[in-house]
Amino acid sequence: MRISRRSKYLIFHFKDKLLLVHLGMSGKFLIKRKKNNMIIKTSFYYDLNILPQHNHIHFILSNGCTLIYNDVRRFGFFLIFENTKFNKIVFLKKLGPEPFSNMFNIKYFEKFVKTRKKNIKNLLMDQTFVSGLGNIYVNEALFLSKIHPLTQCNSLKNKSMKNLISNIKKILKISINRGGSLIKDFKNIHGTSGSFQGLFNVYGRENKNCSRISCNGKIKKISISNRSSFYCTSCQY
DNA sequence: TTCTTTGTTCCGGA
DNA sequence: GTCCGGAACAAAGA
Repeated sequence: MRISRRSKYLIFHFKDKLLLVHLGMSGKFLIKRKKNNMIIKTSFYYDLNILPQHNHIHFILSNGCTLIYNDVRRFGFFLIFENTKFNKIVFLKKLGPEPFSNMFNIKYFEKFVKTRKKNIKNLLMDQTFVSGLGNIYVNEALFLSKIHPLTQCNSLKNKSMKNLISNIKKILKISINRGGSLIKDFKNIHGTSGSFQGLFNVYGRENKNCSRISCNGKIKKISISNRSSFYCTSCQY
């Protein structure tokens, strides 16, 4: 059995089925190991604030281990497909390119944007345009690129688009290298919270000073399509 | 009690 | 028909 990833989905490849898992905002997998029939109380599972009342699914594995799905908010979901042909699953086909792929380039951006009037914030959140970006990373990428979140996407200059593409890749790389972002109950595979959190330039910084040196602006919070958006009133336009 | 958090889906309006 | 944005939904904690 092989496990892969596409966008924000984990894919378990079984012999004649595919299992798609989305962890939502707080879903996590835990492993309980057994040795000589004794449960090994690894620090990972037992010492962290992972509450057993949020264990929802137990997978008993053939090697005696138990794989537990734990999710405080229960926004995660599981989908089973009888078809193992990856490219026949409509659900996956409609996802846009991965942000790190070569397909996600300036040509693609320009072509997609040409006939659309969305604001740039919603465009980046749209998983059919680029798949894998969430609210935090979109906020941060727009800040780095000095783009106001409500800018109409087809009004962006070529240079801005290029800059934005590069900043999206940059912000994701930084975060992944540091073990994920995170808010509140997120835990990475080591059971820790990830340290990208302390690196936010705009997200969650309402009314604070702009973190850009040489900018005296303040961070403002607005709601765009029911999602919090933070931007600097001075350097994002 | 109300608000917030997430990605996705649905629906009305343009 | 297509595009857009807002509302709704899931659950729980503050």
